[in-house]
Amino acid sequence: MSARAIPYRPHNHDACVSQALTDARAICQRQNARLTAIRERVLELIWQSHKPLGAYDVLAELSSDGHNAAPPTVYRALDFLQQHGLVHRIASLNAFIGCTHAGENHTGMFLICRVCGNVLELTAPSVSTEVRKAAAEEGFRAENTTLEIAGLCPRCQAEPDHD
Amino acid sequence: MSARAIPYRPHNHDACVSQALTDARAICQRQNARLTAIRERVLELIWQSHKPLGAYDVLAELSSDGHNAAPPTVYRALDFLQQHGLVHRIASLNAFIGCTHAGENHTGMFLICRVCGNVLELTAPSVSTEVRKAAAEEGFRAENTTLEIAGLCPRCQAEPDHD
DNA sequence: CCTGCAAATGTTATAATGTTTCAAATTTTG
DNA sequence: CAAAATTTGAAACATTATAACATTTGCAGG
Repeated sequence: MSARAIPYRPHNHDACVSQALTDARAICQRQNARLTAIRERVLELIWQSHKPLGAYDVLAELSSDGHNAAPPTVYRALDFLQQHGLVHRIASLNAFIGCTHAGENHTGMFLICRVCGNVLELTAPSVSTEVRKAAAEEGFRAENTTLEIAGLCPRCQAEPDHD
Repeated sequence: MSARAIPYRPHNHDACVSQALTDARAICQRQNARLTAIRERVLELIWQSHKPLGAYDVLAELSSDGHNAAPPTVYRALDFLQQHGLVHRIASLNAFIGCTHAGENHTGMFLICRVCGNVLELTAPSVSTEVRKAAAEEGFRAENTTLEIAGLCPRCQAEPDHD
């Protein structure tokens, strides 16, 4: 499984989603966590988009499933998925995206294209190292890093600006 | 003026605020931007707290001034201040904080203590460099970086956990 | 001075995002 | 099976942010 530049390249996304679900089931089993029907469905919905999905987007999808859920249902599922490293919250977008490094114990770094909205998750050890170093110099104990880069993805750079 | 660990050390915060306002006036003049009464007042309110202030906190302060403002007034002022590099928005907190490097053209990195709520803004060139490098490796043109570290500040590490 | 334009602010309403609370159902465990 | 714990349902509410349009203010040119 290639870990590089996934959303920028054509690929069989259904396979990609079902792989994520399979991985998720394994991870939850290992952690004695219950990937219930709702939680799995929410994870699936999030994975079906490479663009981050807002909680209320998920809610709308559930509704069109016929599942008449209220906001707390979605937020609870999202909390669970985050807790188990299956999705990430993108703070600058108030939205969620499937974790492409689930189970790997990593600090994510997100490249967010402001044009197409696609997001690529990277693991950049050199960045994490520098972040930890900078925090340590201030005597700060870093626990959780939010690192989100907005800009232009390769494809959107290539396109004419207005046409 | 020391740029290091400011909120963690005792200091004359009034002086700190009025310096920030003086700087802001100069910066706006240079940029032909109008630091109007409201904008200046909002900046002052934000500076008076080392902890990030939510838009509605600012609104409440304005109200207790007798200035009966509505949300758009505050959000507009905050947009202006951000645009001119006078405040930063902390995405993970939905809140704003005075920029301690105004006018310096920098990429901020924020150390957010989850206990006391204080925030320290750093400029860490080595981090910026690594971030740019990692983005460039993916062909991504980085425009805007959100880098927020939650954790424990030195003072709150020192304190007993429960007491 | 005044007139007309652009920028800034006021005002009302509403949208979007997220939480609290308590009850009911389900699963797990003894 | 029964008790305990976890998960889900449901309603109300809280917080954060924006849209749309009216009004005022600052300022350049006649």
